[in-house]
Amino acid sequence: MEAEPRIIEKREKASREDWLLATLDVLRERGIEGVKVVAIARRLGLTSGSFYWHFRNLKDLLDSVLLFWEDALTGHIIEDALQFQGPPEERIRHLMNQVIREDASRPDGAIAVWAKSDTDAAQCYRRAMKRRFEFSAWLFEELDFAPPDAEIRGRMMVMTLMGETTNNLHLQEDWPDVIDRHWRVLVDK
Amino acid sequence: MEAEPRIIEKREKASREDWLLATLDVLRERGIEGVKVVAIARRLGLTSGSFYWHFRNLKDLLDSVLLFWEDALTGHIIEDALQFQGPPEERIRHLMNQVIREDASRPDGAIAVWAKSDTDAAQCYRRAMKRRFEFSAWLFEELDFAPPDAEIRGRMMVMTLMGETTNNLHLQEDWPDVIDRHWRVLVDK
DNA sequence: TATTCTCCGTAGACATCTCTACGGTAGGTC
DNA sequence: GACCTACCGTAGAGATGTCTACGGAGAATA
Repeated sequence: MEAEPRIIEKREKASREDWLLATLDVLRERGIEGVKVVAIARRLGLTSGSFYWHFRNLKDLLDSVLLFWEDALTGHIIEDALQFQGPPEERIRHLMNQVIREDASRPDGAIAVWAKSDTDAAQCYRRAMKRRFEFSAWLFEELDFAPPDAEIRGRMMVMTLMGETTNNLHLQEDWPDVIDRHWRVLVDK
Repeated sequence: MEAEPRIIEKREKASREDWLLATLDVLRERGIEGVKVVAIARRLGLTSGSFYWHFRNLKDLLDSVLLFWEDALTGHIIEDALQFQGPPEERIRHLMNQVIREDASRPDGAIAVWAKSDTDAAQCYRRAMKRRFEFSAWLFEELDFAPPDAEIRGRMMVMTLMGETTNNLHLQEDWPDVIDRHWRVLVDK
């Protein structure tokens, strides 16, 4: 049984970014094949006529979505962690909590599936994952784990967070506790 | 740029199970919204006329896919681990390798996305995850981890494997080494 | 040989989706 | 007040998808 496609919002003028954010929602909930102009328009309370004012076509939108995901949604987690003031293990915990806190808007799972049948998405996905792995390894090196160990612990943190995101951990009321216990295993020497 | 939808196989009579397996492939590669009668038929070298002999409609097929995934693809990993003869930590390693070895046919990521917009898929997904968590916790209890610790390590193993599956680890030539290093962190006291 | 069962193709009604063409409206500008 | 810009709706062509109706082929059976 399919869930209802969400209430239509009040009719207002939408910017290109409004369309982009609405697309991220649809992408997260229905997957790439569910990203249809009419579906996004319905969510915004608009019609396809508006869409084609902001975007050349559907591919134009999808390209923008990929770039936005890679730059903003991956990058700002890293920048946030870099600006964190405190001991290395607390920075890791901060990052893990940050990811889950944003879970509701992360389309990572849908993009991973998308990458299985689209070469552009696959390239973007690989770049983003490489960046995550390298940064995560660095985080654990700062904790004085030797490079090979830091690398696998960083990778395991990324995978655990992706798994929990896919799993909708943020809907579980005790998610901070779950994250805390993941964290303890990862930073334990 | 979308990848080509795969070469059509030789025309032959197909069983209900053939349709089911082909559907799993499409589901894994394109997501639930990409599961279309014509798309699966094209993959089998058949037409929709054949489909409606085996299934009442598309929902009939999707229900079967969910059951098959939950029973066969989740259950047989567990049964395989239960029959494993050897020390507890080797059983865990065996299971982890088994999951990645079957990566190419696992639609877990697509089903997780599916579960975000479909209540039937969500129920099935939750049942399967519960079963995985409980079994994985038991695996680590057998390794003499205290229940709360065994629980989080089991959960982390499931999440790591789901992440690596989503990430197509099996396409990486050094995947046994990656799994081995994950394993070492998880079973380390 | 005649019949039956199993499986499949084709044609077509109907729905949904992409994209173009074009007309309309509201707010700011000269 | 006339004009312009930004944004949106509608109508419709063409593609794609679901599902029904029906007819046909091949293997098994009588």
